[in-house]
Amino acid sequence: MQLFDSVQKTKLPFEPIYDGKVSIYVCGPTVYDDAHLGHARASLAFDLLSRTFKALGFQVTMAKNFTDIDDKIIKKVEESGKSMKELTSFYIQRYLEEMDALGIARADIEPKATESLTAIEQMIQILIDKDIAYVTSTGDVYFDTSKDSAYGNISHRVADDKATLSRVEHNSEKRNPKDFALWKACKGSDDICFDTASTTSFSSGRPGWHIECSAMIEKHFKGNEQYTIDIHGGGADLLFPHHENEAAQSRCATGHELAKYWMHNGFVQINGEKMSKSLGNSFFLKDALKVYDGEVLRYYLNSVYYRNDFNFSEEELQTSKKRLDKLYRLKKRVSPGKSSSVNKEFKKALLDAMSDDLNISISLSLIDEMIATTNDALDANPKDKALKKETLANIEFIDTLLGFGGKEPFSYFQIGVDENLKNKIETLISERTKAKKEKDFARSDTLRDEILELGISIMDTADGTLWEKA
RNA sequence: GGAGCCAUCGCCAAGUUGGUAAGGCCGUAGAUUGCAAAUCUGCUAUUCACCAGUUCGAGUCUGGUUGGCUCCUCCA
Repeated sequence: MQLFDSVQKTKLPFEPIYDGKVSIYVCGPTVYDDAHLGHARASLAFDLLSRTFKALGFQVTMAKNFTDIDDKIIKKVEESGKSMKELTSFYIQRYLEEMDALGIARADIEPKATESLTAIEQMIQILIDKDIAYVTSTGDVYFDTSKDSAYGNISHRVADDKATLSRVEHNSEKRNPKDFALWKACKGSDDICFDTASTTSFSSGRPGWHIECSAMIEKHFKGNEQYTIDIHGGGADLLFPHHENEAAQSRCATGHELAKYWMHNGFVQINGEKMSKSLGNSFFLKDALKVYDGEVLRYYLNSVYYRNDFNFSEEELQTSKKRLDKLYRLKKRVSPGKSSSVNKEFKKALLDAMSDDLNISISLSLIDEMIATTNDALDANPKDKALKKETLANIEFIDTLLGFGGKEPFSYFQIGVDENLKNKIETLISERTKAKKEKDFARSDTLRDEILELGISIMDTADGTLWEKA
């Protein structure tokens, strides 16, 4: 397995901390709003990573956190009048359901910041005890970046310039401009506040954003002398400052590096611009799923190398659907039946492609070639049972590795068609078949037009007339 | 202002020890079909934003130009 490491900025052969095992931690969402396509892409990328490792025989432990305490959440709590718990559990639930619809396997560990406070407090206390963090007069705790000589190693950022400094929040008590909050003390009665005054040397309040990941990783994973986890992932925007700060906290608190490899996925863009809440151009997953099938969305969002930016377009999504359709048409052609075993060369080629830093483009082209070759062979010999069984096995392997192609093919082409419409279509088709038998082609063509108007396309085969949602 | 990434056929997109351009969509010619659809076959970039350089040889390395994006502020 070769992975592109964002820190070393090069592809590296993957060597796990423990033989045969991989530990992955991915930064999950802050749960104060609906997930958009960008969240989906990040989830999808690491789902692909996890599936590839599993297919290669690794034992994978994947963690994805939920940031369920943060300024934006507090703001939303104040606006909505709901409790924080109500609000965050609503969005967590919805997030999980939407990711399910995209065929993303649930993480093995889904830690929440509010459930990790002890670990967070302990890590902050360690940093204070080591004189790496300091408490301000208001009770906030800051990380002193000047105490970490390795600070900057992750993002390779050098000294701050004036323009940068002017953008950073003003706090005269900060010792260095780049110092960041580990803990924010309660300021007013409305603030959501965790009682830590009795157990720590800092006042009650709530954790800063960066500390939760470091603390949760330490809590849930046991690494070796050098590293805590194998892979830390997230969106490209998290590289700095989030991951830089995480790395600094962990390094200083534990004495070893947080992660051996760092992976970052590219953005989903709309009209060439990053999709983000501040730009107001978010395409929410809940809306996308109303219009498109989750499997098609998955195929589409995963069809490009995860590190590249991804410009969303409806036309390209339709192209992806056509490509996926071809796989299902082949599946329909070789169904029903039992699968035998996957073609060894095909399997190896797919694994090789995915082992090259998840080269999905090569994988998809291999699948297209397999489809063409199989269709060709089936044209020459329609009753090749062995080939049909092997093809079924190949498609099962695709589903396991890449997460699509697993549906029953006839139902795949009828997604969104209700019983009523189905009966209507079948009635029209049988009338048309009758007309065809009587060679009344004028009538059969009229009936076909009627069916087309229902948004259904039909195809005559040796086994009768089949139909699909157009 | 500082830092980084990217630029390959009409569209999407592979191509990291430099060796002579994957795949998909679209288009097009044919096979098949009552006609379609689906499927199959053929065709579809002497060329990789531009300029200069290194080299026997560069999309792939170096320098520059132009254009786009991102991070430095919450963000996947």
